[in-house]
Amino acid sequence: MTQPDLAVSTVIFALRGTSSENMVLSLPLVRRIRSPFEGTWALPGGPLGDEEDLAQAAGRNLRDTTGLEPRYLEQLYAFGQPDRSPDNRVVSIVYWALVGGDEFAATFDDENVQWFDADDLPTLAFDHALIVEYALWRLRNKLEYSRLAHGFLEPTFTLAQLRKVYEAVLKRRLDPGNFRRTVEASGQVVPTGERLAGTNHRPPQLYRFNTAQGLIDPDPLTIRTALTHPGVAS
Amino acid sequence: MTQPDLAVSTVIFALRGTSSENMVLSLPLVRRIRSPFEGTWALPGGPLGDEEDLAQAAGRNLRDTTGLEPRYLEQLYAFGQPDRSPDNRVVSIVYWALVGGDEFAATFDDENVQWFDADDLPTLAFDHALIVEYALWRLRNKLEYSRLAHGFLEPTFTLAQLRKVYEAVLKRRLDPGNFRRTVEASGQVVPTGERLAGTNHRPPQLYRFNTAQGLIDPDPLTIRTALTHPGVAS
DNA sequence: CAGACTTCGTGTCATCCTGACTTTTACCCC
DNA sequence: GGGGTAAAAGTCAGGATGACACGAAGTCTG
Repeated sequence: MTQPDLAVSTVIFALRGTSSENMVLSLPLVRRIRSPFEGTWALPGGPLGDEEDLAQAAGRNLRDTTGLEPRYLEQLYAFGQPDRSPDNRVVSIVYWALVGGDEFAATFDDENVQWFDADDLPTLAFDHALIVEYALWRLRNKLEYSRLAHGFLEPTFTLAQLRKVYEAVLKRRLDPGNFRRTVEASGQVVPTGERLAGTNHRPPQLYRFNTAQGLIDPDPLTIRTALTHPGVAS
Repeated sequence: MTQPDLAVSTVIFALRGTSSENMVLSLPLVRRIRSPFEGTWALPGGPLGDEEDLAQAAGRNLRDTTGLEPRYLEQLYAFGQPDRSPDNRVVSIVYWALVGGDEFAATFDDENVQWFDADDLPTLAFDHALIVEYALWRLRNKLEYSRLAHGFLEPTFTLAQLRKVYEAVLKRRLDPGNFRRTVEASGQVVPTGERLAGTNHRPPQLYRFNTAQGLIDPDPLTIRTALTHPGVAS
């Protein structure tokens, strides 16, 4: 039996939009510059380094190819169908990541790296369309039951901002009152005591994520290095 | 960068016990016959064949090393810490499987394959203790919200048998009446019309799994659209 | 065959959770 | 000071869940 090639790829999510209104879930793709699928859009990825674990490899490949810094990183699935690459056999261990909405500028100014709306993707290389579909399902599912919009927001935020993140990802309107009730009851979020100024109405309370409370459905290994809060993040 | 070795291993679960009473969650382990960790118990596993996909490799390795036939098989996680093996670097793609409680006889009559209680495991090779712990967490978690005891039972079964499976896995007593109500309402199970004879009391209705209804949280390769799940808050 | 015994299966009720909706509060702007 | 706006709190009905009671349908025993 010949040893297959091993690759580590990542589906990166961010919210693009005009300042917390009309936000769209988006992801960066890279154009392949070699055969097979030369010229086709694909997920960022690369090989596994000798001294890296899988999550480190995912983060490094992500940074190297897009210039982005992940705020949340989690393993998605290992894909290994024999025919998923026409040439060598490749087993891809795929991660998914969240980056902040302000990170678009950080993306390499390169025509070979572009952002696409999650609902309007181009034709993708290999089985990457299936992978993205599954990552989207996982993101929405996790947001539903973990009650945490990991990594999309700044260190402090209002509940309205948090709600709009949920609405953009889930593509569904949420009742502000009920949202407040469930999120506050969950304990995932704590008020900072400060208020957001500069609005033309009653200034809302600012909140931050409750770092004391662990995540639901954790990875078996602690990937919490990338999870430390956006403000303190490496 | 040198290509790491790729292995496919499986955590196999079954319920052992005196005929649906006093059941214990158990798993078979194999004794390693070569270095490293020679003589230590480990998860069954092996290499990936040239023409196999990952799930096929997991099933084949499982059969080859234990003689068991899985009734349910799902990918668990890919483990790739650089130091998880003292010699070559090994990336393990781990599956978890369920086999029926009548399969113990099928296990190879080999002192190098033995069943252990999930609560009373020996020292395991590599990081397999961590892997088993995570697989246990996943099994219990999945049983909680999918309300489906995949693969532990015969094709037809009574609701009391199904409930005892849940009780053994979750290590918690469940109310028979409430269990009946929720399971019947879920539509995961349908009555066959026949009854179980040979009891010393009122003969219970037999049921079978509703194959028409898909699984929750499917693998990406069997993903179905139109999955509905409960919302955060509306 | 009568009655005890066992588990199956159904029913009831209080409580909690959720979604839909209303009301009050606090600020900005003119 | 009044109107506009969104924050924040409150109200209410319906559905799901847990605790528990009770009748139903068999076997077993004297």
